[in-house]
Amino acid sequence: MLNETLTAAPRSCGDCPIQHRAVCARCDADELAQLDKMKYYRNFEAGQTLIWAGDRMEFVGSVVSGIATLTQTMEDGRTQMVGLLLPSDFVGRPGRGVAPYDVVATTDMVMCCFRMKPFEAMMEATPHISQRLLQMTLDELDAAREWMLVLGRKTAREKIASLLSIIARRNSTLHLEQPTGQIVFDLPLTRDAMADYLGLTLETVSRQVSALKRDGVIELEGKRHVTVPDFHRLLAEAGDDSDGGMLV
Amino acid sequence: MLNETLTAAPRSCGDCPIQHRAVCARCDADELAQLDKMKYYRNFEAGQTLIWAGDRMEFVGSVVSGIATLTQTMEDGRTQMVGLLLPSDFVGRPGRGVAPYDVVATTDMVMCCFRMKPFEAMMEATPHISQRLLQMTLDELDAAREWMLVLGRKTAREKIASLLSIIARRNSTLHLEQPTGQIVFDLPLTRDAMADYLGLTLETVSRQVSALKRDGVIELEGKRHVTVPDFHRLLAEAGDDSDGGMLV
DNA sequence: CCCATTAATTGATCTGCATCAAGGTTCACG
DNA sequence: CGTGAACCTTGATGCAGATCAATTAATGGG
Repeated sequence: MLNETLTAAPRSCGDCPIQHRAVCARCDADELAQLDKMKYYRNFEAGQTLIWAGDRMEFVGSVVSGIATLTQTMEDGRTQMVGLLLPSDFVGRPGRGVAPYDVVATTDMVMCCFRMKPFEAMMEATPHISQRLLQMTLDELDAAREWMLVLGRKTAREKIASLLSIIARRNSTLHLEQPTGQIVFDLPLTRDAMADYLGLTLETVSRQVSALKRDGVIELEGKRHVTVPDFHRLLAEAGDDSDGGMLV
Repeated sequence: MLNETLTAAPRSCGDCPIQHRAVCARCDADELAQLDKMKYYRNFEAGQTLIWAGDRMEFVGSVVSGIATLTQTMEDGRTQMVGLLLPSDFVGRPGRGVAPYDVVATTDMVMCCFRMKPFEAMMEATPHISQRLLQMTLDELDAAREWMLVLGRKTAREKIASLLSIIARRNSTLHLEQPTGQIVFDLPLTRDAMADYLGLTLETVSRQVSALKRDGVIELEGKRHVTVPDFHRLLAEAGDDSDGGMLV
């Protein structure tokens, strides 16, 4: 399956590739029209920082296409990724003035942005939006808790396998398939970003990726293109429950 | 300050110690009356498991008094705490049939439980509840992300200092004070639970607590009673920003 | 009051990952 | 085509924290 990434903003909400999964998913035509008045599209280039931690937040919004990361930094420079934002994910928090994390584009991106004030006002008035946002936030909280187990208790090899299976899973749910048997995808992250995600160094990431390749758990073509011949094997390497009970 | 824990259910919502912070915080008298019909109080003893991962969820609810933990377990027995539930925190997810984590009481507890079905129905109809729950969930997500930094990037000593400062902070916000200068509190967790929280072993926890005591960062009376002579020193040990910018 | 049980401390040793260091690949651009 | 920059891999070594093991408080029940 080819990666026909959307590089331009959709013409209207009806054309929007994330219309069924974004914050606006439960909105009716009327509500979409209201949102339309406070929204604007923005493009970002790979590597660009959308928002700096500590900055005043000017908008909230949805990732339409592309990928971004949420990262926390300590004074001495140590960093930890705390969120991976894929299409349909929501950025920003209504009612918060200052961004707590850096948001960085790892690929070219399109965002659907809403001006803060009117969006907040609409949230008060329109249950559909806060209800949908609640669902999405609860899902994110689940993901964060899964991630905490990975960070706190898994070995480097298990961490890598976990990350790969998460990406594989997200990719296939995006394409509405069950992840079984052989899976193929492109890594959206550099080794360095993977290390940031998993609380490792990039050297360890590189070594463990090589080890998984050597052991036949994955196949690599170039540095980014991954083939997983047996998804259950990968899950087992991740230390996850053998019968891959889908949570999402 | 003494720990006058509530050991019995409040007589009515007006007496409820968490009325201003719980899911129901924004509800008016009418809505409280509605909630009253679907709620019941339950007591749990220290050590008791409220909910087993994989079990059918029968209720959602609020912690009225006492403390519980949310824990994830791997097949081989490794465990990671993924949530620490204090008074006013919400347990369970509307619309979810099966519990994803173990919920265990670490002290005697009182919970204000709502039957699932009617609560879900009310959430659909009453924006106040889902709006409040959204706020609370966003706060929890922030806490989870802070926690991810701790798990992924901090040293054992920093982890312990971080946990102590989190508890100190929560304790003092509960008593509506600014955490400054000297702070005194009781640890609500065993060394083992602390290890589970921080992704360490209990031996390492014990050693690092002793080290912080030896270095005068904390004073101990017994195993649980902690005095922090200088809160900023503790924050510095935690690797946190020196000017303790309050997020909560 | 004593004994059993659970929680915590402390020590000795081992190991997984970090750290330091040196190439190797890929790709854009002059 | 050659050069630099970004990214990745691999090797050698060191150390923080895990593991294994023994001892010492606390706690509660008969």
